[in-house]
Amino acid sequence: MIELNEQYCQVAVNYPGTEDILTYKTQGVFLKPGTLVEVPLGRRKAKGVIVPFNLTQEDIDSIEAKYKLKAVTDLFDPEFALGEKELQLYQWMSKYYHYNLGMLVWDSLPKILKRPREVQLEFGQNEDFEFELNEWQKPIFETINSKLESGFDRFYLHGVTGSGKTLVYLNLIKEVMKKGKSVLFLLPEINLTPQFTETFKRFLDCPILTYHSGVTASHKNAVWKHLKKSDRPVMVMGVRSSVFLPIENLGLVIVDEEHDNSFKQNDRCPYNGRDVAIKKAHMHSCPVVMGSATPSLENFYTFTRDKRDNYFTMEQRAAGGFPTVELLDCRKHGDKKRNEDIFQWPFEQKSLDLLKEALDRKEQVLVFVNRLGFANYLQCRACGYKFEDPNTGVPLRYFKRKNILSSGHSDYQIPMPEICPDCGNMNLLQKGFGTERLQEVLTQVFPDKVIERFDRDEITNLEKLEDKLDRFHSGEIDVFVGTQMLSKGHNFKRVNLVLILGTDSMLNFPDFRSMEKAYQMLVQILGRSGRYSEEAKVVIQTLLPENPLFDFVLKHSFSGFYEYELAPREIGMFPPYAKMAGIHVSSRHRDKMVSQLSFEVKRLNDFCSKKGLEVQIFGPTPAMIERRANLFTWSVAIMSKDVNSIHQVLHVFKNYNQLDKSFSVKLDVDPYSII
DNA sequence: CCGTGATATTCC
DNA sequence: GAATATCACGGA
Repeated sequence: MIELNEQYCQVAVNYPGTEDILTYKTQGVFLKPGTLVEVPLGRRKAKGVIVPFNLTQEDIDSIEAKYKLKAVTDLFDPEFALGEKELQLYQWMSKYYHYNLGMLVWDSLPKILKRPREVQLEFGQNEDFEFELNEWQKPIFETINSKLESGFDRFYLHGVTGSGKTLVYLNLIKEVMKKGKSVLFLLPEINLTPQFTETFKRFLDCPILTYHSGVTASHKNAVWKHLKKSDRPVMVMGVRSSVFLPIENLGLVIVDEEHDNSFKQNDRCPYNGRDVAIKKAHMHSCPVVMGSATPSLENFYTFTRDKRDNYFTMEQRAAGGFPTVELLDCRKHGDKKRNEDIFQWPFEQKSLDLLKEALDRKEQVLVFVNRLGFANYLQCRACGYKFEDPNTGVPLRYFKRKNILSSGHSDYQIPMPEICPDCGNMNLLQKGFGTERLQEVLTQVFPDKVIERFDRDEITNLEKLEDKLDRFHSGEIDVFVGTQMLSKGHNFKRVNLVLILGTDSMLNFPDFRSMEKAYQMLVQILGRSGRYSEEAKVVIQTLLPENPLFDFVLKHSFSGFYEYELAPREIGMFPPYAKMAGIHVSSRHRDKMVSQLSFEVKRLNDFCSKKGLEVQIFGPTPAMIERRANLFTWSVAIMSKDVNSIHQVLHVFKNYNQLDKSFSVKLDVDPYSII
């Protein structure tokens, strides 16, 4: 007797339909769940993955009444087939993020190459550690180590920059490896991978597999195949997409810089790599260790309230001290403009004096500003005309080296104009500043010093990153002018002065997370100064010196900011006190879309009151950049204390909304921002 | 009347 | 998402 699952199979197809699992005929053989297949879809072919079969004869009959069932046409290389745990993780994500399973799987798999190039995988040198665990690192290590084999559990290392989180990680990794198990180490972004690759290559005794957008497709294929074949322990190190790697015998997951928003994917399925990693550890019954000097408010809350025993603080640096932080109030200068002020704007005289002193001491200096380019926008002095990106309405930024204007939000760019296109006046006002301007001012003030930029414009790939850092470490470069890119993770030995400009815009940003982001950024920047010295300084130029955020930063208050910031979150019912999701709808027809979306909000509210769900629904409101080209986007925010209610609302919306089919819809569970 | 481009529809 | 069907208009 032939079983039903030998005649039919269920396939998660890589296409954006609402019905994500379709039924196909097999060629008379049972197809194991996780098998990658090609299936006919309409008049073309699509990729898919076999999911566990759960249909009865009646189900088949009713499907066959509607469709003429087609047969699976091809099977892919079984080396890439998904294991049971991999498939389960994808299925969980598909449900949690309300995202099509087939699309998710095929977005996450590497491009399967027919003829991948030969790749040499790296292997650790097994050197002895440089340092022993010190008196505060050791008990933390011992506590976590004693629970390494007790199944799933979560631990948090809240440690200031330079307190030795990496050393604790390394010791834990060694212990896990001794037991013959593998480790997954996640970082928020590719820029941080080189230093960890180097560390792991020196001290571990196993293959070191790196996985991020900077490695070739052949390398990704080789990593995948190695993991499928080998049963020896491996170290897997990479960015969020590494959570999809088929690691057998997983013994530990580490999520470093847990708070970083780069763990959140924005396009396609907007998943959070950190949260998926936790789920993965759960499925593999192994522990997760998260770490940061500036935890996310969610994790701070969870660990300090519910999991104190698993929350470890490291408030001292292993070497060096904390920098003294000074606020420079920029408001005073407005009235009495001197020539030097204009010449050296936007630097305060004091900043430049300190910079000069540091350079005289043969030290290096970092200068931060959170914007690219030379000027933030251009305006005609005569008629007030503002230069805008016609696609988005965003002001155009002036990039001096490229001599162009661009908003950075679309590919629109024009050469720097000589005259106002409206009135023909030649006097164009440049407002605001970015990295290019600061670099130019400093080059004029310190003509014999090497001032370079460290931003997205300059550092476009890993080679450029490593080259810049090498040249800085060797002393060839005196000053780095950089964006947040510079604040993340790098160690600078001879930096004892850091200047911060232009953070005020972050404090005024109208998002529930803006204070948290600003705090994290400032503290991360502080961490770059004085790693190996007792006499370090950080200067923040600001127009808002009385913002309470600065008190916590100035005092190096370890958890003061978090306790302070929890209050407004509780009042506003924001995370961590509530669960959130966003609905984003885009269409060419603004008015039609907005009115239909308003109607959907009404229907969702009706649904909630009928079901007795305590859910708050806000909107629709225009997205921060409402228009991109001729596409308008509006958003709806959903909040509730009850996770399940959020999922019910999303489910109802996804499957039963009456929006025009031409609108594109994106659901964002646990959004990083609601703007 | 057709050709063109924009828009809607369907996929097991 | 991609192939296909349908629509709507301007040109001669």
